[in-house]
Amino acid sequence: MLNEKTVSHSVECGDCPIRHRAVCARCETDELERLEEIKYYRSFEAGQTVIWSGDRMDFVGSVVSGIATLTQTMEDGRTQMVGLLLPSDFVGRPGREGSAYDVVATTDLVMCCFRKKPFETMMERTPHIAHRLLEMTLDELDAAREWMLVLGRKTAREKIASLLTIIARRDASLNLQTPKGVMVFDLPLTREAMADYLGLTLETVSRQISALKRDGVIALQGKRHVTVPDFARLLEEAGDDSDGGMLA
Amino acid sequence: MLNEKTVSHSVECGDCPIRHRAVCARCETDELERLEEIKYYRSFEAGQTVIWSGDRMDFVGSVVSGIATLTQTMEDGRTQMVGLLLPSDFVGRPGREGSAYDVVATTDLVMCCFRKKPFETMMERTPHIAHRLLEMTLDELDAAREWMLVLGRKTAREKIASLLTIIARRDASLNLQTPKGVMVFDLPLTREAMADYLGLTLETVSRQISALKRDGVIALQGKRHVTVPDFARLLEEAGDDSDGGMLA
DNA sequence: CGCAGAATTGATACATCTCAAGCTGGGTGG
DNA sequence: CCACCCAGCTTGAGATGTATCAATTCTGCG
Repeated sequence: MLNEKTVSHSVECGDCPIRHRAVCARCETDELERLEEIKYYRSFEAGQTVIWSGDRMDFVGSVVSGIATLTQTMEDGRTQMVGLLLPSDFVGRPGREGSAYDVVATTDLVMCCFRKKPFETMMERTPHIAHRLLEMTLDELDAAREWMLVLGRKTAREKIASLLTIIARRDASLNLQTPKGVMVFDLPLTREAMADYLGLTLETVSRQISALKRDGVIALQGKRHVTVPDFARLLEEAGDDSDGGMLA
Repeated sequence: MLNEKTVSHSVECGDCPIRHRAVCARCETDELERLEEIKYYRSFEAGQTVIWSGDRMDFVGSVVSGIATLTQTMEDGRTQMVGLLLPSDFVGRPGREGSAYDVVATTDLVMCCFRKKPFETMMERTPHIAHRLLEMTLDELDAAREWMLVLGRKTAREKIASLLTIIARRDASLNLQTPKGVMVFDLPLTREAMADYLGLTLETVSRQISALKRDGVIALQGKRHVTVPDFARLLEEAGDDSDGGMLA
């Protein structure tokens, strides 16, 4: 409980690693200055819960570094991940009191936060922020719908391949590269977290990863470090059409 | 059911049945007047495709009456419904050229449309519209995430019960009633459409509906007309907690 | 070293899919 | 007016993919 920190020293927005992708991406210099005044940083350690579902949530914010997950849990303990939050992703909903999901840091995590009220006020006065938030929300909705296809209609093997595809893509885009050919990245999730994401059991996840390895679709160094010798082959295994479905 | 044609001429926004829930819900009188100038109605017959995935989409709009579905299809024909569009729901994405999904009218359908360009311009000048669209998109995102839990973790029987729950709730809200006790409504979807929504086969849908009927959770008059003798019992079967999970 | 959490692997159970046959009800044409 | 037709639906029997239960085996770390 004592390992969550509010970092008081300020980082210039101009130097921020998520400056061009986060909710502030469209802001002008003067707008950034006003955001600087109300922002603050919070850090969480891997495994820590950021917010519990139903808890009052008095802030919103962006993931600066690290990874967090959104999950829903049924009374009997079945859980489903419904969001994977990577750097620049936004957490929280303006105009809502409580959190609808559990938010958990799966790696060490740094967030750039705003108290909800001042942020809402700022949003009303700053169309750049509201507009960017709408754009990001629409992107998330598309991602959620893509994921519904994975959950509803894909086989276990395709589900694993789909998840690897997504992680590989996000990793490439952080490095400003186009996903193709040989790709190398780390899995940011445990087998259990992957299972929660994919609607599988962790045993099935493990078996399918072994199968993909056996078939040469991926290679593993340790449990987490993945090499994809041929990205197109992985896409095939995921059942995606080759273009990846990204529309302007 | 012979009333679908009556909308071919212009309807005053003030008298519009979705006036208080659609993307225009927050607009002032003068803003509505400007919307009136650029709006037009389109009607579709049951079964007709409104837009194909990937097609250029030069309009956005709201469902006025009837029901439409958003679906994704894989190359081998597997399909997953990713959205169920009811009156007041918004179709299309400002700032995007093509449609990411197939949109199909499952009943006779009337839509209130705007050419995309004028709508985007209007949106920039009218925070009420942008704000309402953000709110609606966030609601849809929540619904999509709720559906991910259904797809990923619920049994076939729970999936059916969950879908019936949703339809019953919506039906009640149209009649301004609280969902509880005895409820009666019509299924707006075929067994196959229900299967596409739930990530099941139509045979499994049929079997589970029969099972729920056998167990007295529901009663059927014909194939489509449903009576729920005890809504709380249905909620139990859906695996939902009793409050229904709606947060302010 | 040895422990604990994470991951793998195996054997079996079971839910859902698949393939196949038959039913039902509303519309149509002879 | 009836017989037929056909899409939508139901039901059955068997196949199959994933879950479940249960051992091990890794791996990092105190």
